[in-house]
Amino acid sequence: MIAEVIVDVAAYPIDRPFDYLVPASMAMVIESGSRVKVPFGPRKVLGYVTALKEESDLEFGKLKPIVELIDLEPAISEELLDLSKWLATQTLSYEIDALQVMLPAAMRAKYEKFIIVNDSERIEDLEFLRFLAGRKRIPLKEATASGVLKAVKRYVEQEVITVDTAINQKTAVKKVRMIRVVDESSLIKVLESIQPNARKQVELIQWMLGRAGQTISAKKVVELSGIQSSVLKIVIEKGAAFEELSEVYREPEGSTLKDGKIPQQLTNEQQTALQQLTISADNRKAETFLLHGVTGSGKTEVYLRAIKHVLQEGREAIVLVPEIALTPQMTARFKERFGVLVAVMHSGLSAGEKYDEWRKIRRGEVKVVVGARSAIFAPFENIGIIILDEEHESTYKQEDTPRYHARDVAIRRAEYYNCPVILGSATPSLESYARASKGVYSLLTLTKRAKNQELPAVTVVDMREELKTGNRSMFSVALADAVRLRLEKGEQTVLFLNKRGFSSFVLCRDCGTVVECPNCDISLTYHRSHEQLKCHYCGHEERVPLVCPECKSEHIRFFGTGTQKAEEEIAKLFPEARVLRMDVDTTRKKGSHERILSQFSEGKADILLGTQMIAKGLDFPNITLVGVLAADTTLHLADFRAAEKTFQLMTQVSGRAGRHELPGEVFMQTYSPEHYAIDLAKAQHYEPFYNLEMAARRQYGYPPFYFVTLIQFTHEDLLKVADFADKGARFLKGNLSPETVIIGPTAAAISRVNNRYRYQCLIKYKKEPKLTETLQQLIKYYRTDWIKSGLTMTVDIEPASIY
DNA sequence: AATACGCTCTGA
DNA sequence: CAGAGCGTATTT
Repeated sequence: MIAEVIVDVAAYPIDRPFDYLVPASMAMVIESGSRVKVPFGPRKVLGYVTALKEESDLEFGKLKPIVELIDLEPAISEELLDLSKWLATQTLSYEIDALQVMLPAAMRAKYEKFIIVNDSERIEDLEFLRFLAGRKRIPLKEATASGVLKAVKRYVEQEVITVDTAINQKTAVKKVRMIRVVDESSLIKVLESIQPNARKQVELIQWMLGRAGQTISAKKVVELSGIQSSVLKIVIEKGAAFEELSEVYREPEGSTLKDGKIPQQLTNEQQTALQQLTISADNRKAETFLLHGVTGSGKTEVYLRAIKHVLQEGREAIVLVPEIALTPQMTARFKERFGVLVAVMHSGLSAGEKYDEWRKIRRGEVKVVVGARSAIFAPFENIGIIILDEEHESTYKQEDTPRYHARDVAIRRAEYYNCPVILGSATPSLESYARASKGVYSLLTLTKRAKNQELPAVTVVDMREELKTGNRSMFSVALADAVRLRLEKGEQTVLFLNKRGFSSFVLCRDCGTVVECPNCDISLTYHRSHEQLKCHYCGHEERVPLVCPECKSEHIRFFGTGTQKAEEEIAKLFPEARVLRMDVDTTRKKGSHERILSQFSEGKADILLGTQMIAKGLDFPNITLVGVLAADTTLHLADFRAAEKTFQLMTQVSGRAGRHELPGEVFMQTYSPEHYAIDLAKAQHYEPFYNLEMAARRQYGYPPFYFVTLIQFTHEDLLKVADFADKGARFLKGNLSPETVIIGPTAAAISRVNNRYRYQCLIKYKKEPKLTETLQQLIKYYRTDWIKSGLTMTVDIEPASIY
């Protein structure tokens, strides 16, 4: 038997299956999707079996046998294997990347080289013998550290030793030591054999007598009996118990947050939506729904009931949530409803925890997975519904290879399982809403809030007017008054600072110099906590300079308004207020996200100040005021989605206020109050916004009227990158249809990152059947040569942003 | 991507 | 002529 194997080497010429002989011992067990260890050139690598066949086109002598079969059960199902091929073609990525992205990171290979001693008698080098110390298998790392590499090389040539590659998973199955106590009569025998002065041993056996025949973890034995593990070891040697290893799942820290929501009576709108979903699910139709519901309209309740319905039919459910919305509050709601049937996958879990959740899914021990983007690859085999909450979120698009969109994968998997996909949002992406309008997706609408509350009253504050009246603070008079009122009433305030492009930088007031990153073409961000400047692109850090690096002036200070600065201003304006800050700096540690939220929910703070991450999912009854400190920071980005993003963000943030009994109020501070994205977000007027934005997109030829594909080139040398980009663009112009528009090449908005210059090309097309083929050709003709000269080229089909 | 191999250059 | 340093061919 012959196996076609995709090997764990991400390189263009290797991106195809290689044939291997299947040893007879594996023939009965090996399947497509199995992971194997194979020789590849002079080394050994991990590979994925993608097909099995009887004949190879290669001459027999060229075939090598598979060294080892790694999984008894294939890691990748037939469905996912097929999906990976589709994914690789769609996103123009390597098949190996498409395969690996579907598995938890813990299952990726870790390579370690070992020295294997074959014939120790032929070794005469005294230093090397001392290094070996009689061992037969030594990590090569140790040889490098001890400086005996020369001897290693010599003895490898003499075939006295060999160097072999071990392939390990990054994280293994977790096992605990279990103690199985023997039966009573045997225990008594052991007891009799013990010297009476061994008091602790006697005590332990007596404790065991009450638990004869039971299996208890070693940890528990020590804990419950109060006797040290060293004594336990002796008693085991004497025959009082057996030791065995037992597989366990790692327990991610349980959520302490209670959802506390009683599944209320559905509104008529919710009922109608649910009905359409269940009918579609029952009819086994691969139908995509767009569930458009205003903030607080109870979309989650619809999801929960639809899931319940498919679970009753014995099918499974995948729920995708943007990472930042994957709050304890959100997951608690699913856990409360479906209990142990839920697996949660988010970035807060350790690699081992993710691996364990994956195994629970694989083994069918759970039926619902709630997770971020990559959970779309959950290894279920009978999916009944797939849900993408907040479908407009750009986090559903993966930034690096394979650059897939979870929505596309969801629809593809749904076609396989003939099940519905629900795209839910208060502010659908223009792409999805356009598709719903054309009837490609079925539109479901929730226009009313679930408890019939009013939408919050929104006031747009013109910050230019504030400036005219001499108020140079971050807080307008109106917002400051509103905050003060909540403090008096004991109600809570959420203050939102849109961080993007708004973090503080250091500027010289004499010569105007802004301190920039030495490696990237971008200003450094000021971090007060360590008095440091950081580059958010390459990680460069430096101390805040005391004098201007250009003119040596001492008048150099930070500008702009980060959350830290905002916190200081709050302290000045409202000294009595208790403030919680939530941003990347305060949530870096595991569980801090949850801690901040639970403190806020318990009323331990009056004001929650934060970035993007507080815009989603936050749902507390006592929040009656939301303040947006600067609404227009996303508006002026060099991206065609700038207005859409601003509208979405403003609508989401406003939605945090007054979701329960108390009415909500929102203040949006902006320098462009007349902009339609801000004006229409005020009353959550989605449709008028949609119409205006669509007109703009039509006029400038952007999605959803045109598709776009972004090609980026980077090189250390500015002239070379411009030259290569130009060649690439000319190739595209020559091979794509004349209707297709190619913009550029131009320098990217951030023209240098990590000392590499960036150029880009934007392809806009309505219909371009030759696109994939042409891009593949471009890669084929140029990639190998370009890589040699240090150029990288990336292709991003339908990118989330274009800067 | 990682390795081996073969070429040139350097300092004896 | 060993040994580094670098470009190139190869991987089933």
